[in-house]
Amino acid sequence: MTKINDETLRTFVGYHLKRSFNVIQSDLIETLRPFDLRMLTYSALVLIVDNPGLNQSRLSQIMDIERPNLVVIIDELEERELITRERVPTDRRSYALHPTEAGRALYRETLDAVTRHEAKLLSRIAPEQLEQMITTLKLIETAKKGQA
Amino acid sequence: MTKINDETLRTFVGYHLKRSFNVIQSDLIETLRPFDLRMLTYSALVLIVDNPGLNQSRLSQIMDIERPNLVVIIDELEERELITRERVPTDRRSYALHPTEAGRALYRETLDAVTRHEAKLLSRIAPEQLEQMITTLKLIETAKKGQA
DNA sequence: TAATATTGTTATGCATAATAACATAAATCA
DNA sequence: TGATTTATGTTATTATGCATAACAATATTA
Repeated sequence: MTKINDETLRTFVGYHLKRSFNVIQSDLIETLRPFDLRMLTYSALVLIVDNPGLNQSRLSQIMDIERPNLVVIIDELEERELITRERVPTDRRSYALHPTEAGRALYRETLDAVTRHEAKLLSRIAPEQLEQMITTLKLIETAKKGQA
Repeated sequence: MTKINDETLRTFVGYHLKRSFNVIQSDLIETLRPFDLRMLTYSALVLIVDNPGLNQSRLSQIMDIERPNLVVIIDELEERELITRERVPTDRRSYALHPTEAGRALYRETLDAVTRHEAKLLSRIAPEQLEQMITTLKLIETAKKGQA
C-alpha cells in the first residue's frame, strides 16, 4: 500500500480546483436527487426565478453552455410545469421564460436544502477563508479576458 | 441588454469553483490538443511516469474515477506506446504500468507546455494569493471525511 | 429590397462518469 | 485443506455535460 505521488499534478491550480469541485459536486448531486433535479436544471430554475422573462439565448450565455444544450433543460422544466415559455410579441423568435408557482415553490425548497448542505460540508472552514478564496476564484473566472 | 442576476448562485462556493474551473479547463484542453491528449489521458500519463509500476486499481483511486473508466484510458496510452502493461508475478490479477521512453518524452514536453499555459493564464494573480487558495481547496478536498 | 444576423431547434459526436455483471486470481475462514 | 469471500481488470450500458453543423423562422442592416 505505497502512497501514490501526485506532486507533479499538485503544481497545477486546475488539479486542485478539479478535486475540490468533485467533492462539492458529489454533495450537490445527492442534495438535489430527492428533488429530481440535476445541476444544470437546478441552475436554470434558479436563474429563471431570479430573472423572470429572460430568453434562452441570454440564459445559455450566463450558464456558460451552448444554446442547443439548453433546449433539453428548458424542455424538462417546462414539461414538469416549473416554468412557462411565452412568445415575445416584440421579438417573435424568442421565448420569455417565467417560473410557475410550483417552480417558485421548488426554488425555495431546494435553495434551503442546497444552502444547508454546502454549509455543513464546509463547516470546518472559516468563512473569511472562503471569502478570500472566492475573491481569487473570481479573478480566475475573468482571467481569459485580461490575458494577453 | 439587461444584466442577468446570478446573486443567488453566487452564494454557493460550488458555483464559483465551477465557473473558474471552466476557464482553466478550456485553456488546458487547448494546450493538450497539439499533443492529442485529453485531460484524463494526460493525468494518467503523469501519474504513471511519477509512479512507475503502479496498477490500474491504485491509479483509478488516485484519479478519482471508476476502474471501468480507466480501462479505455490505459488502452489508449498503451496503443500509442506511451506505457506498457506487465503482469505482476506476485499478483497475476494486476498489471504493472510503466512509461516507455516515448511516454517520458511526451511527459516532459507536455509538462512544460501545461505549466507555461497555466502560468500565463494566471499571471495577473499574486502567487501568495494562489497559494492561500490552494490551502483552502485542500480543506474542501478532504471535507467529506472530516464531516459529521 | 437583398443580404446578414439572431433565436430556437434537431441531429450528432466526444468526453466524463457511474453501475451491473463477469472471469481470473488471491486472500480468508472454518 | 476446501469453501467462501474479496480484489483486479474487463465488457457493456447508461447518464451527463459540452461542442459543432445545419436549419427554419424572424429581425436587423445595408
